Amino acid sequence: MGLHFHNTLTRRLEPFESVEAGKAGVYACGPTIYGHAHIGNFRTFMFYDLVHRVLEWRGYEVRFVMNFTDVDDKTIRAARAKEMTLDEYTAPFAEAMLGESDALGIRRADLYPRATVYVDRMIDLIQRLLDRGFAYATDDGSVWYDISSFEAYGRLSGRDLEQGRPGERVAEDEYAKDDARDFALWKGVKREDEEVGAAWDAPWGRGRPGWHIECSAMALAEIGDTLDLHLGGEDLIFPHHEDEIAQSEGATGKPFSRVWLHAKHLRVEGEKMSKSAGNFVTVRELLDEGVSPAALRHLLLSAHYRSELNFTRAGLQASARAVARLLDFEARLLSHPEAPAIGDRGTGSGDAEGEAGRGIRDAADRAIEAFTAALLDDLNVAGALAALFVFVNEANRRLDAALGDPSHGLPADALEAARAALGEMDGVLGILEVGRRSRSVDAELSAWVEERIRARAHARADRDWSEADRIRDELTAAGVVLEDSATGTRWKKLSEEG
RNA sequence: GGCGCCGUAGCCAAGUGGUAAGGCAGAGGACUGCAAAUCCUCGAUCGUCGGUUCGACUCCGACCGGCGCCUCCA
Repeated sequence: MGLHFHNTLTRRLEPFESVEAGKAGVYACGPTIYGHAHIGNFRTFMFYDLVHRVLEWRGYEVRFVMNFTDVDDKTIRAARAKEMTLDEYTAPFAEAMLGESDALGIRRADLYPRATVYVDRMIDLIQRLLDRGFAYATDDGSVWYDISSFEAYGRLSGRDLEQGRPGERVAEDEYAKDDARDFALWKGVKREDEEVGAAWDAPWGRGRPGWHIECSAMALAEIGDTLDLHLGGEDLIFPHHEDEIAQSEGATGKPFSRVWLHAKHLRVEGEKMSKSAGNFVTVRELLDEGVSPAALRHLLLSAHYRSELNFTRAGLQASARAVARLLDFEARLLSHPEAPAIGDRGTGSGDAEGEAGRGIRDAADRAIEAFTAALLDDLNVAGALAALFVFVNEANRRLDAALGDPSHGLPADALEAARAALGEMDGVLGILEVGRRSRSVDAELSAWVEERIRARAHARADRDWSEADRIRDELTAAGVVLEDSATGTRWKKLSEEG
């Protein structure tokens, strides 16, 4: 089975077929940079990362674009409050978000367009919509999209226009649009906009772009008339993405995106996250308080993207333990002594090493098979993680068995197969990739630890247990944990996990 | 009111019309000088009630409970 996605547009599982074979143009709705991104934003960004990595893993040449919304009501309001220009105010938040993404191992997009840089494209797009009869201007210099002109309006979100309840919010509507449900393509200038530099000249009057047109303009400009995938949080289905479709297709006459994927929202300790509830968590805060980035990554990845994810401290702790298990396994696999490859010793049938080698290699093959099947099926990460952990267990068992053998070694090619499988799986999950950073040490510490371990080995050889334990305590105090085994002593640096 | 989602062991979380992956936590055991790591053993009949079926947790219905969207919130 090839790669399949649950397309919001059709509400069905569909095989993924990009416009151009082997290539994938992806547009992901990024954050509005008026503050630090919160854990919920990152649940969505982690989902983007999974899509990104899976496509690359499957061999697609990916063009991944994620925008930053830097001009809208919130950024303008916040910039005014600080008496800064829009750019002065928003730029640091974009930088911060990228830094946090890096910490969590989220792959960089190929491009991060910012709305203010694409205003010319937005104006062009609006002009085309006016020319083609999808939009109309009003006296205040605003331009509106006439949703009655776009037949497919409502298809993405599954709503029937006739069943809407026009009128309900008209009273609070300060604009002169024809229909309460028409949305702004361009907002006539206001003094507040000018104060922060959020105003541009357009043929129909000075003003600023509406939110929805920003994404249409950037996506069409940077990917093309038809995207292969458009990603976002579930809250964007309506009206944001519905409006993007209306605008883009109104202007180009072509399908805007083949597939739409939406991530469900995250909850915090079982509650909806909100500032008023006092459970508003930013990744910045979590990282500052020493939470393990790999644990955070594991937790954000642990549930299917179309399921609600509950972010809890207990869950973070559990994820930290799971990550530690993976890191310990990797260290063990890398340090395990090698014996001659199965292929170098004749048939090998009946010999213990050969059998252990075949066992671990078969386990690696089964793991990759199950892992792949899970991810190709609409990104079932939980299933993929299960395949990985089954592999960890099976491989650990083989490694244990090898220790009972005089040579302790496993065939080099079998170990290589196991390492390759682990590497392939983590290339998609990125958990070890991030976790290793927390365990990395400098040469100085490393040399000291190695010296201490040698001293302890001598003490142990002399059966001087109190000295051996004293040295181990010394290392523990430095955050170093030892693991004795028949093949020597491994050590690891513990980070604040959880 | 409209549209839609969810309810699987203490917690997190997959999944299939034929008797339930995985992670964390817990108990016991093996290994270890002691640890650490690892391994082994132990736990759920899948919200409730009906229906369809040879057989349902998986299909249908009702109900109970939780939740999302319905104009700018990932």
